[in-house]
Amino acid sequence: MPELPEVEACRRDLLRWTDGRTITDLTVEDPAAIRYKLSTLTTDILVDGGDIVRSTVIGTQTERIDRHGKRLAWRFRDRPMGLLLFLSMTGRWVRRPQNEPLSKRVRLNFVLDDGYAVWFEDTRRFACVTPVPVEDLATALAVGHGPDALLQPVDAATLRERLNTKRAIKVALLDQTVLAGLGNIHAAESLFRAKIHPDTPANELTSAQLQALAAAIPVQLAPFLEHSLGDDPTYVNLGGENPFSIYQRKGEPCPVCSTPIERQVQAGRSTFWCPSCQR
DNA sequence: CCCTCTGTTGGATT
DNA sequence: CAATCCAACAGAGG
Repeated sequence: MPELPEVEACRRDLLRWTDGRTITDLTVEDPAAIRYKLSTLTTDILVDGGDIVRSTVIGTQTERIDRHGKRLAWRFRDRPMGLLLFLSMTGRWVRRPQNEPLSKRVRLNFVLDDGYAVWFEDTRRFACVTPVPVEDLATALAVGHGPDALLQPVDAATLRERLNTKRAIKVALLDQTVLAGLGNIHAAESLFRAKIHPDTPANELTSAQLQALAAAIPVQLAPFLEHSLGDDPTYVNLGGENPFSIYQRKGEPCPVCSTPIERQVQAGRSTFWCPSCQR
């Protein structure tokens, strides 16, 4: 599901569900969910990954969970290995009573000592879990990534340095090496807030535009951090009205100026924008 | 029922 | 660089 806010919600959920609990068992329902590096490629499936993950988590407790961009690093008390988590499009973590039959989307089933289990579910099977030695975990968490969009907010000058490319700004914002955490929705919504046309070459943004964008990103993300304290990742944007200003609103009036919202495809992904507000 | 299109991700290829 | 395809699956629409 994730962009940065959903991954942060996942982090908090996992902490809350496992804090002080011992993991008594782990069943691997889909060995392909365990990869030797965070990747959507099935060629990265880790042989014997199930054994490694089981020995990493069974009999211990959560020590800490860190996030960088859309990745999580899960550490366990007195264990030499930790787990990197990547949700891709459809990965999600939920809490269920132990006696509840597994859904067909369950890839990993963490059994706790409180009568509950934590399931790693993933329909499309692009998500994965990667065991990593704890001494390498912090590096692996952020490798190939720019600053976290929320934990290390960038100013206009930093943005200018990192956006030194002719690529369209919308496409550049999806590049995690530029800035970590934005995805297709919040990249477009941030540009709408900053009144920047998604086709603008990134290195042609004016200082005023860079400043507006740097300010818009945290403002865009922050409200979506709120989530319920239940057993499901009930994110702000699940179940109900479309909470976005422009996303999936082609043809609808812009909330600011009533001009119909447009849609185009950039780098294989939908971009929505207001042709009047964003120039 | 079938077919096509779409998709909150990221990597490889052309 | 940029566009395209790919991984594997579900849901919507024609």
